[in-house]
Amino acid sequence: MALPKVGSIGEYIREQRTHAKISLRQLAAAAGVSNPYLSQIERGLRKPSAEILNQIAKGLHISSQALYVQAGLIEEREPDSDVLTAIRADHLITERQRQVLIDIYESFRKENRAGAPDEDAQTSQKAHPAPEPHGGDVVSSPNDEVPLPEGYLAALRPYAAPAGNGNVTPETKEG
Amino acid sequence: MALPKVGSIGEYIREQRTHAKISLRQLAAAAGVSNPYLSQIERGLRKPSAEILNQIAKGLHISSQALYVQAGLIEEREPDSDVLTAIRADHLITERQRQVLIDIYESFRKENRAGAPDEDAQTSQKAHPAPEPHGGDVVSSPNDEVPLPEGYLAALRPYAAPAGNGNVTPETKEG
DNA sequence: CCACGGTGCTTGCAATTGCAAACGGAGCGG
DNA sequence: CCGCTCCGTTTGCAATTGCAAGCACCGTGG
Repeated sequence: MALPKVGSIGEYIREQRTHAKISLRQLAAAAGVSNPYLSQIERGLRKPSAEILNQIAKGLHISSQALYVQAGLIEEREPDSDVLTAIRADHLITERQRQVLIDIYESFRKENRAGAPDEDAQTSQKAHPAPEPHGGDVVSSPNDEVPLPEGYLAALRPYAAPAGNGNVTPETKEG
Repeated sequence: MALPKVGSIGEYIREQRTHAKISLRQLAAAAGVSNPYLSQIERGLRKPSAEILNQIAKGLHISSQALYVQAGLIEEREPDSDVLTAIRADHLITERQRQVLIDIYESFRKENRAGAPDEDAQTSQKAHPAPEPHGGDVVSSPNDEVPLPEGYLAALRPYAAPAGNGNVTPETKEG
C-alpha cells in the first residue's frame, strides 16, 4: 500500500497552505513537523498519523475535524448543517421544542436560498482567511437588515408554551 | 516516547469493550485489527493511528469523535450544548437569523429549567459511556404536551422573513 | 561571477506501527 | 489425564512513519 488514496488530504492541505500564503517550510515549522515530511504528505506519498494531522490543522488555523473528514477518518456530518444534527442530539429540550427549532432553522435556510441563490457564503467564517479570487463579498440577502424587535419571541409564546407557566420572555426573569 | 499518555485512550477502549461484553478478539475482528495489537493498544503500549482508531470506534459502535477526544486529537466541544456552538459556527444563515435561533434556544432552556428539570426526552443518541455517579432520574415536564400548531412560524415571519417568500411547511420532517 | 537566502523535493536511517505465529492459563468434555 | 476451545499476552519481523542532511532551482546583490 505505497500509494493510498490519501491524495485528497494532501491536496487539501496544500490548498489551504497556499491559500494562506505561507510556505511549506513555514507551515512545517508552525505545525512542528519536518519540511520534507510535509512535502510528502501534500503529494500523497505519506499518510500522516492523526497526531501530525492535528498539528497541521493547528498550524493552518483550521478545525482538526475538517482535516479528519478530508482524510476520511470521520464521516462527514450532514453536509446540510451541523446545526440540525446538534439540535436532534440535544437532550436538554423537549421533542416539541426540538421540532420548533428545526423548522425555524430550515425556514431560514429556505429563505436564504430563495433570496440569494449564491449558496456559497461558506468561504470565510471558518478559521482560514481565504482571499477570494472573485471579489464578491458575502452577498447579504436584503432581509438581513430586518429590524427584528425583541418581541419576536413573544409572538412565539402562545404556541410554544401555552401551558400555564411557560414564560418565554427573555427579559422577565422571575425565576 | 515508548510510554506516552495514551493510557487514557487504551483504558477507554477497554472500558467500552468490557462494557459491551465482548472479548478482545471479537472486537479486534470487528474492527479489522489483529488481536495482539488491540491488546497492546488497550494497555497503552502502542499508539494507534487514526485509521485504526476509527475502525475500533466502528467495532465498538461508538462515535469516532469520542475516541479522538479521548486520544486528545480533537478538543472537546462545549459540554453545555452543541447546539449553540453549531449555530454559531453555521455560515449558511445570516447573523440576524443566528441570533434569533440562539435566543429561541436559550429561551427554551430557561423555560425548561423554570418548569421542570427535565433532561431526558432522548435516550442515547450519543455513545455516552461514563456511568454517572449521581443517579438523578427523569421527570417529564407537563408542558411537553403543548399543541403547537404549525402557524408558529408565521408569527415569526414578519420579523425574520419579510421578504415575500416565507414558505414554511414543516412537512419536511425526516428526523 | 558566485555567495546568500528563499522555494520545494530526494535520499538514507532510527523509530514506530501493525501483524502472524506462538505462548501460558482457564474452562469443559472424553 | 489429555484434548479442545476460548481468553489475553509476548515475541520476532515486514512495512511504514517521520526526520536530518543534502539536492536542484530561483531571485537578489556584493
